Amino acid sequence: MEEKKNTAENSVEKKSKNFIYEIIDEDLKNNKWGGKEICTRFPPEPNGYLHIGHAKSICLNYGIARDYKGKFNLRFDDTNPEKEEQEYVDSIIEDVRWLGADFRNKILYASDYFEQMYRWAVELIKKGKAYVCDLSADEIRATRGTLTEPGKESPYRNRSVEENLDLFERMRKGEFANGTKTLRAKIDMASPNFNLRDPIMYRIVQAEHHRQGNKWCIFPTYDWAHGNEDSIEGITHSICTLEFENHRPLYDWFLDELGVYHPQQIEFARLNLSYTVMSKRKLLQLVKENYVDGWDDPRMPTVCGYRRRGYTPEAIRNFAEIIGVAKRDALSDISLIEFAIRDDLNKRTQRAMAVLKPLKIVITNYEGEEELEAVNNPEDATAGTRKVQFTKELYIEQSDFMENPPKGYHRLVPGGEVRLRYAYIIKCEEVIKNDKDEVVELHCTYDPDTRSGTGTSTKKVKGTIHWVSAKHAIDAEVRLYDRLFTVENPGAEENWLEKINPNSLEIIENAKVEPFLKNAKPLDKYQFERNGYFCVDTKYTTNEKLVFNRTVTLKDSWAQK
RNA sequence: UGCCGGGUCGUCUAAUGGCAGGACAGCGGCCUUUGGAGCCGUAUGUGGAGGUUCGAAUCCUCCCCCGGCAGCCA
Repeated sequence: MEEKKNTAENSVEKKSKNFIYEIIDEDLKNNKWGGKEICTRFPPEPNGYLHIGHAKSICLNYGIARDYKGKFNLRFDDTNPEKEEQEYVDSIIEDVRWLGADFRNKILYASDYFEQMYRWAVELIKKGKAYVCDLSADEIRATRGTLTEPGKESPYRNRSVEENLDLFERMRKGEFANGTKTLRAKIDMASPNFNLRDPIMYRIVQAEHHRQGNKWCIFPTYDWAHGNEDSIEGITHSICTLEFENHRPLYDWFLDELGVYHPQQIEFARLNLSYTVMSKRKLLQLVKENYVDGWDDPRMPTVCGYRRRGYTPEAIRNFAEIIGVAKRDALSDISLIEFAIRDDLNKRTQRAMAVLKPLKIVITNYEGEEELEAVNNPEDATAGTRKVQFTKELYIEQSDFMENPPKGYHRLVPGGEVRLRYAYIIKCEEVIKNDKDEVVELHCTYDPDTRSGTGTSTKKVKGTIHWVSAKHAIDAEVRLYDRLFTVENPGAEENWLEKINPNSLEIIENAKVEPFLKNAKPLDKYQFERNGYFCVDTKYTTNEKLVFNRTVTLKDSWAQK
């Protein structure tokens, strides 16, 4: 089999390279990997659903493999049976695939390497570099030292190799209770880096593993397992987030002591997005305590939440490009991802007219019915046109009429004129109110010379509003979303749950939409003109009821004033 | 307090001793049958103090600020 060579000539062309690409270019130039292909990986623990921060990591890792014509692995870091579940494995696979990261349909598991890691642990014991420790969790904590003081050596630190071998084997056999023994690396209890103060390699956990069942009762810790996993898979660049920076010396120590293939770990700053939280623990709490409607609630920053909300993989990938990759802590503004989805949806979505909060109008001088032509997508000529039915009785948006408008209001006012999109210019002749003084209906007249596209009138009006025919429109439920939290960085708040936005979801039960939308399928995306981008909901849409989620509003330079 | 890492427009991110640039957000204008989109224009930034240099965001010194680390989580 021919080996794929990776050399400096393979250095990728990119407008602006992040520091990781710079490192890889340099590695290639120096032939650091001896021609081996670049290999990256995404190593999630299956203990929750993926969020947009994971998406950033996936785009980074997969992007590198793609750009350098290397390999990208999807590997589950399933070393803690107490927190991991098959449900999470399944959702993660679906999300990674949806994002478009190609893992060649090979799903890897750290748990498949347990036997190899066990043998390596035995090797370290034989070298006198690891020992079985009988200290309890509390005792280990108490002897670890503090930021300014060294730790104390375990009384079990100098057991003989034979005794350690025997004890470790019996740990594996299940002879000892949870927490009664650990295998520790023998490094340096006085190291200023806590990770080197005789870190734990194995702990006893009598729990069923989602894939291994009860085969194992000792499980490798992250510190021991992670570098080994990368080594086994021949990863060249082990990219992870900043909090693992202090672990790198340990990861290096293990691999060097073992004398095995040694990947390079590079750390980057995790994504933080304004007005939301990103920690798995917090997201889990929002779900478990029903603050949201599941992991895929459209307000959640999860990948499945964005999907249900109407985001596209393209937009998420582009967002990852926009925010870039660096080492400084950052809080990216929500407007960055909103730009990405608007930019994508603007080019691809079919337009439709939908009246969210209907106000009935009667065109008193119009009789009969006609079909008018509407453009499906002004950004895409190939999208063609469609017919919309025009009749005497229409619905317009309540907000498109004001009795006492502020300065600069371009829409309908008493005695004023406005254009109905793709139809005629109308004039408001009479305002009908109920006994509570609320506007319930408008009587208007239309100007027959002003039909869209005829050019028979030179009349100009400032505003154009959308509408639907009362007789033809169909009902739909529309869900409007706002940011989940009221503060920019809720994760930094002590009582972050109190910062949940009470108005993050508004349900409109009876919006009126164009009849062609009756065939819309879950996840179909539209622009409702002047209202924003909407997507058919996957959870509440039934044969009888259409439910639309608002993905994002249109930019609105009037609403801001 | 010990160790590690980091500070560039409001936000994100470039500039690797040689004009501080881009994107988003903002503002102004043009255009427009979506107050959308598009187009044009515009303001705003190198944490501080010294030093090296013809020249410093970049190199050196000191200071300040922010983040991470004392799980048998990852």
